[in-house]
Amino acid sequence: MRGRARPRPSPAGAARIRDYDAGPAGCSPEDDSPQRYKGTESSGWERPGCFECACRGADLRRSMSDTPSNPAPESIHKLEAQRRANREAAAALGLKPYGGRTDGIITSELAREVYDEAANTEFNANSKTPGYADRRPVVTIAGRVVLARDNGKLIWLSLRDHTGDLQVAVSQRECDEMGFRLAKLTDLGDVVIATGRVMKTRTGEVTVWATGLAPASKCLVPPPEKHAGLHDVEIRYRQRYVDLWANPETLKVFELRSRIVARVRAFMQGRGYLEVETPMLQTLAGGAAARPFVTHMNALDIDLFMRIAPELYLKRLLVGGLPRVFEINRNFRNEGLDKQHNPEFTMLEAYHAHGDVETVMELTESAVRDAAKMIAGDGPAVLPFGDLTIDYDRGFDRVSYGELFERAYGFAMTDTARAREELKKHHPHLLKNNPRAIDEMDAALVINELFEEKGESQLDPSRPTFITDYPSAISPLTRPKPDNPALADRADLFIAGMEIAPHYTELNDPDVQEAKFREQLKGMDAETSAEENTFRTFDEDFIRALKVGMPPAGGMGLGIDRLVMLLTNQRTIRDVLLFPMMRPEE
RNA sequence: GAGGGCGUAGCUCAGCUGGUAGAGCAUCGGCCUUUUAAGCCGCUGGUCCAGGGUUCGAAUCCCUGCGCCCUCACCA
Repeated sequence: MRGRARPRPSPAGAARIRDYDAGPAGCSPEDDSPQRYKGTESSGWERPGCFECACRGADLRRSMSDTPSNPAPESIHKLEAQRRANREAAAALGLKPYGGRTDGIITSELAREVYDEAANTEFNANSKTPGYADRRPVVTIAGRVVLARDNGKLIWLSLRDHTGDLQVAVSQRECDEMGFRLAKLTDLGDVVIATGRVMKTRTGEVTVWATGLAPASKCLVPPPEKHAGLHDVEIRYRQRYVDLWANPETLKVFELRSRIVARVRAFMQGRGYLEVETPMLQTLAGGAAARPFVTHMNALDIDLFMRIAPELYLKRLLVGGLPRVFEINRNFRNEGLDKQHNPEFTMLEAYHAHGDVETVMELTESAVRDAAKMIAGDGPAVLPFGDLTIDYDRGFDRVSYGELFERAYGFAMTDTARAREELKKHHPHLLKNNPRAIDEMDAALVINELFEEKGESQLDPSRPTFITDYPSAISPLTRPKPDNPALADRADLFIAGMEIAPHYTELNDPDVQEAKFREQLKGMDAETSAEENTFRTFDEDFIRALKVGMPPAGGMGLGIDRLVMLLTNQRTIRDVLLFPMMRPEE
């Protein structure tokens, strides 16, 4: 009996732990022998409570019910039935198939690190000597069984946790009887806890030579093929819980995502920006032109919109006197799905009072470079993205909207007559309903139609580039350039052909802003459906806020999902979202 | 929205111009105390996405539907 129950928050919990600690692989920190290794707080995964508290909540309570009830046998797949039978067999031995709290578990990575060559050599030389004291370290690890080789009286298991795989040997001679019998009943995919000495096999593989093996959870579903892994992208997205353990590189991407977000957040805070949270449920969905999701609030009996951008609220904060603010959170846009778009996506928006477009361009460039450096580690911040190699160290390029236009079409964008002719040539479908449509279109929209067709593709995708000097007419929240009001103080960062971040010198004159809003609404009435117009409402409170006085400001929005795609070399947004939007099953 | 591709055992995938549905891994039974995708022997396993059609005969050809992927279009 190695453990005694420690005081627990709940009596029921204490009883369970006592039961468990009496089990074969039970472990309790109090009886640590000198060479016993416990976890250190070396990474985010090891923070207090992270690993352990997951065992303490309601889920545990639910899973602790000792005799699971089986569904109707005819509805169960044969492979699942066999696994259920193994679970019952383990329960019949007195083991708890769904385990319980276990303290002192360390990662497979750490277990590998504490391997002691000297102690192992000494053991191999002296193990037959009477009174010899084994100095090889004792560890407890937990993980999914991803490989199993049953040699009869010796069973090799590979346990996988979030840090990697580690081999466990369960021998009839040295493991306790319950542990050995459990090993015989273990299916691939089960979560087990192994305790034993860390040694090296003849072939040099670090291995935990088990003295105890305990169940932690049963995998009733046959796991993916052990070598090929899970390839079916649909199952990977729909059942991310399988993907994450069956394909370690998936977990890697999401660990990196978390580190990138944390890094960007720390960078912003380091620059003096205050992180805030503004409403996601809004009575008017403003700050961008996109179709919002509509929902309904019962208590007030009003329709609400999921936000499409936090912009108008963040600007209200500048009015209130907050000098620099940012928010990293979800936006929702009721639009299509593709490799770069998910209906909910994460955006960093930041506003800098008394700054301008240049202020926030520098901010974005530095933040992106900083994150890239973290990913690159010691080397230069040069990262692959598909076939491209992107250098984040060198200064980002700049090219004006007008120059790209000219590069693409061979004439200046000020030649609007020629632009109309060009658009008629390329887009006859625009004339289908109204032969004069293009002649009636606003000149700036004509130019922008053409620009979006071919302008961005003039860029070198491997060079992060700011496109500057957008036309004012397509930038309603942006201040026009003082020396040329037809152009706006706006710059968009493009990397690898993706729009990563727009930057603006924000409009802060309430009268100009109001006029632009009205103009925009007018334009919408002409060519958008009634349904779409329902959400293009005039935000009077925002104008009122500007009347109170907003300092001049620079603002930017950085697409976090796309940044993560770039830095982790994932070609589709779905590979950087844990649970991408999928059509419901059935 | 248009075009293309894919959907076969739990998983990864073959299956040719139409002729009894296959492999590897997993599972199941047997042997094995230093294996490395363990090995050896034996066995199982299918709504070929769904529905309809052509045909003596359909996983295969045709039509419709569903799902996923890709390209394009739409999208401040």
